[in-house]
Amino acid sequence: MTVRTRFAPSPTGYLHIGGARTALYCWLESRHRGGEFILRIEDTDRERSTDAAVQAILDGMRWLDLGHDEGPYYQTLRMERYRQVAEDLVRAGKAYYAYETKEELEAMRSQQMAANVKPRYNGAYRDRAEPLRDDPNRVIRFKNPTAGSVVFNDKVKGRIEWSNEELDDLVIFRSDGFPTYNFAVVVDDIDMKITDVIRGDDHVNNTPRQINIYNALGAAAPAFAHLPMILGPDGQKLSKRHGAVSVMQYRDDGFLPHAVLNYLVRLGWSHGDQEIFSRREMIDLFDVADVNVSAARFDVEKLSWLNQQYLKNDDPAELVPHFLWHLDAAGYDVASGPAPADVIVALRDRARTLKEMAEKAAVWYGPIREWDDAAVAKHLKSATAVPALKAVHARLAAVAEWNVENVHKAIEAAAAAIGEGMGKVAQPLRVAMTGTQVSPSIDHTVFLAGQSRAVARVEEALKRIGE
RNA sequence: GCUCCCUUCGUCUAGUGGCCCAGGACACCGCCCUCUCAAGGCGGGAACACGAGUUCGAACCUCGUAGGGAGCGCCA
Repeated sequence: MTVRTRFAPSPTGYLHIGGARTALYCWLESRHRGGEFILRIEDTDRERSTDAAVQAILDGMRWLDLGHDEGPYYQTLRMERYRQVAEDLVRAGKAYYAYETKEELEAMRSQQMAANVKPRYNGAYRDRAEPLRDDPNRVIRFKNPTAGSVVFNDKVKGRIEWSNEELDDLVIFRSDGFPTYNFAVVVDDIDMKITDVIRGDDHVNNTPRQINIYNALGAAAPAFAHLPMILGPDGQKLSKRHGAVSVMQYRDDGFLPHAVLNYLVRLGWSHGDQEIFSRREMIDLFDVADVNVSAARFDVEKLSWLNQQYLKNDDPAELVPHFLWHLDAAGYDVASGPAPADVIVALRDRARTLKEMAEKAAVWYGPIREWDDAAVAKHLKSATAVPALKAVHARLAAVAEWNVENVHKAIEAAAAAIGEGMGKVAQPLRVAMTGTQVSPSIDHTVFLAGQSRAVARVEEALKRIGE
């Protein structure tokens, strides 16, 4: 049987980091086992579902490059199917119509809460064989078994047993003609031949009742794997305040999609001491059964470190499109400056994100906007600054082929000419190039400026000193 | 309240009865390298929630306690 997993978000917001990890694990499990990955949009909550959210989820999946083999299916397009299955269940005596008002149910609940018992529907209509009648409160409830227990072997949590006495007759079909979540998922997962349900562990509580529905429908239950949740840095549930932001926010913040994936795959799963995983390795090594049972905190520091690992080790050419996105976002005139790939090489040891890299690249895509007074005072006003700059000016102007090596030689020669070490030339030059005393290695810093701009900036600096 | 789940360095984790007075990674600190800042190299501090039990032997098995989380909807 072909392994089929599915990611089934409800479109009530963007794709957040937790959803992204669930999607990743579903995707990996299907890829690892040579199966298929299905995307399903659970949009039966008409109040909260929006088209914009559907689009946001699709965008997030595309950015992460988690392609699906089927779908997206939309539950709202399957309404007839749910109705039909629910009515079949009533006809088979496995479900029944009930007519309580929401107020009556609410009263029942609060009474039970007050009596310190778990609130459950009392099954008033269960055996009444109430005829079908028009009523604004008419719902269909599932006849949950009253005895025995449901046992399932969760692939991450292990064996879980649930007494049927804890369960009540849940509504499977609402009075407004929409199916409820617990019913629609089961119908969908059966129809879509899902073999492995991988989802957040906030669903373990739903699993026993869903298994009962599978049984009533005469279908075999799939394998279940419930993923622990991702917590914020403070150990609290992820909220908008600290990280439950859209995965697209991570793009905006300068992270590479693969770094995010790598971070996510290691959050709750591991393969020995390995930290870096290529897509291929993830697919080959991942097994949902190896996922950890407990919740993990989200740590941007480690994500940043991983991101820099990719910045440092990936082929710069492959990073260019991502970097261009940030250069554009920063509003630079890219054509006026150095080749982005060269900038990446110069900055990849110094930036953890593409955004940071773009910020540091500003001096090569436009004029120096700000002069650091301390830098000027220390390195431009020093005794050796003027001779150093003059010496390097002549040699830079004379470079025949403008590349990092030749720039380096020119600077070395200038230092030798005035009988000083590299530092005495590099620091004033650095300030002349950037207005600051911090930048990549001096040869790259000068090279990236381009020959005419580099020479002009040395002249500008000399003028600034008053020479 | 009830039911279910969870608990190894600050964080992510390795560990499935002896290889563990617990290993790796991020972060932190120190040293080295050095044209600045990084990156890199080397080194350091830092954890088995607690208590019983089983066993020759327990981070690993059992029970209890404490702490944390989730669910208990005509939301998903």
